[in-house]
Amino acid sequence: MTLTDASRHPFSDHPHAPASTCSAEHPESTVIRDVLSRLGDKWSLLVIGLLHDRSLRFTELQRRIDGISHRMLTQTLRSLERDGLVSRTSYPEIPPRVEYAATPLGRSLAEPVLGLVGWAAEHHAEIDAAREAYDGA
Amino acid sequence: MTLTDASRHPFSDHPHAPASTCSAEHPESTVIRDVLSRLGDKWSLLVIGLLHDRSLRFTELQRRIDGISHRMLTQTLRSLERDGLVSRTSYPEIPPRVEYAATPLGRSLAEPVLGLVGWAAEHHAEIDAAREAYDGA
DNA sequence: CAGCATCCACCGGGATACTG
DNA sequence: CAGTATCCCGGTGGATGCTG
Repeated sequence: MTLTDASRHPFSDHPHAPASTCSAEHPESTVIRDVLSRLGDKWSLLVIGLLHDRSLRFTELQRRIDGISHRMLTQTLRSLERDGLVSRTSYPEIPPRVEYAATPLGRSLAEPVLGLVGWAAEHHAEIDAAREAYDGA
Repeated sequence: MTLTDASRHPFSDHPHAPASTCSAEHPESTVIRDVLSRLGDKWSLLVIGLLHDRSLRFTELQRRIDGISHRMLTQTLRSLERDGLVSRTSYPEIPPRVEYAATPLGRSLAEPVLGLVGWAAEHHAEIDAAREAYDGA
């Protein structure tokens, strides 16, 4: 397949690397794109982050996430719920109240995500410097 | 990892968490979106993955990445180079030869990325199950 | 308050052709 | 072989208005 090589595949020697699927057609590239298309949108990770340690109502979420539109928050929550990362509990009151919380699965996502966030925070400056250097030339 | 403390902001107690910016308006959300917009595109992580342990020429990359267009590979490489994640070395020969390699910075990205890939691989099935359950209802 | 539907602007990215 | 330029389509996501 496309990413395989005679020697060793990047991503394949990691503790978490896909175990049995390595013989498939497009092993890691598929996985990478899967996760990216699932969480790589503009808001999903943000929502996961906010719901990590407390549950929140729709409006509270909207207030906390700067710049998200009503529509996108709904959409994001739907897809997260669909994927089992977030749970939705509606209370039949008036006015309606709906609580959103991260599921265990959703919470387990936090760790790897934090790794990435940490990397970004750590190397943020280097990247910016590289950019300026590049743009200067 | 200490993600369970209910009193603290998600993402703020991580060893890698942005240090001084925690008091700012939207601390982590900015970082998350930064990293996402940088690497969240269709191909960047794939390229980083391939260049992780060896350098490759343009055409080799294209051959290994299934489905990438000539144009997008160029574009992706440019932006990775600009951000200091990939280095470009051209040899003034005929026909031209250009080698791409991951920089130390680029290589340091692999670890957190692998975490995410690992998570995806591990929980892939759960997500699919959740989806089917959701769609069924 | 929560959620759905509609309309629309924008841009990511594919196909292709041309240059050094 | 490596890179740039042009054209164009489709999806993402913002704004807004209507419902329970």
